[in-house]
Amino acid sequence: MESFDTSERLSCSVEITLKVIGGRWKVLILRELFIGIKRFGELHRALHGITQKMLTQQLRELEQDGIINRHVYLQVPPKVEYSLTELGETLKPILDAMHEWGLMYLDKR
Amino acid sequence: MESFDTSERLSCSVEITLKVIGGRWKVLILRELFIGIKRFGELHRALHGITQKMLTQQLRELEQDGIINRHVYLQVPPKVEYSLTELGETLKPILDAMHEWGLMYLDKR
DNA sequence: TTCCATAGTAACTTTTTGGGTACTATCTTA
DNA sequence: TAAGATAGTACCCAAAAAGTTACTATGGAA
Repeated sequence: MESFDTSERLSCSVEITLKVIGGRWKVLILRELFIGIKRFGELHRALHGITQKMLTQQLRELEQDGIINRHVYLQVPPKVEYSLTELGETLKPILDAMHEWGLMYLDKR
Repeated sequence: MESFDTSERLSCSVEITLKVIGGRWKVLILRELFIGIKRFGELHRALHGITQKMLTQQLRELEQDGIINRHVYLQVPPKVEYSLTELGETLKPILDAMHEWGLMYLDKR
């Protein structure tokens, strides 16, 4: 039983993951993108209550963290598609586990 | 391949998990408690930089969420021990997965 | 009789995060 | 020639999270 070790460095790696998926909207955005490629407007409509500013901001952060791709079509009106990178796909087991745990937690309380 | 479903409710369960383990100090506190039972002062010394107020606050939240136990010994000077509950122990796979992912992420960038 | 140790609390300030409103560019369609 | 659609940006404000400093109680040891 190693894993989730005691050293400072290792503990920080949990925090890194938390930083990448944390925040008000990121897991919701990721959920949409796990379904498939989405345009900006589709995401905007899917995430009830998010403002354009917040959506843009969260998408930029996910892009900078290498979790999603941003594909701009040079046309008017603009068309921008977002999708998961390979790295982004690797978050699935974690999000699944968190999903399961959340359900179990709700059930127990 | 179900899991990490698309419905609003299910997505929220990921957010619930995030709420329980999120924040500046909780995963660090949990790491210490996965090692074993710890007194308040031990946690305070182990978590470099945390203030007493923040430690108390985070411990109270974890306790209210059913993740940790607080055992008060009626003696002076006071002695209070913190430990994981059964529910708290079930977070291990998630924290392990986040730990692994964080390491992999650091490696790839 | 004063000091020390432990596990806190109270009141306040700073930092971070999130949100609201208004505005932009450009091609197409009516 | 004016309106509509898309994917944003700029600027400002509110709320939440985190941090700082000072303070408390109590029994035992020096």
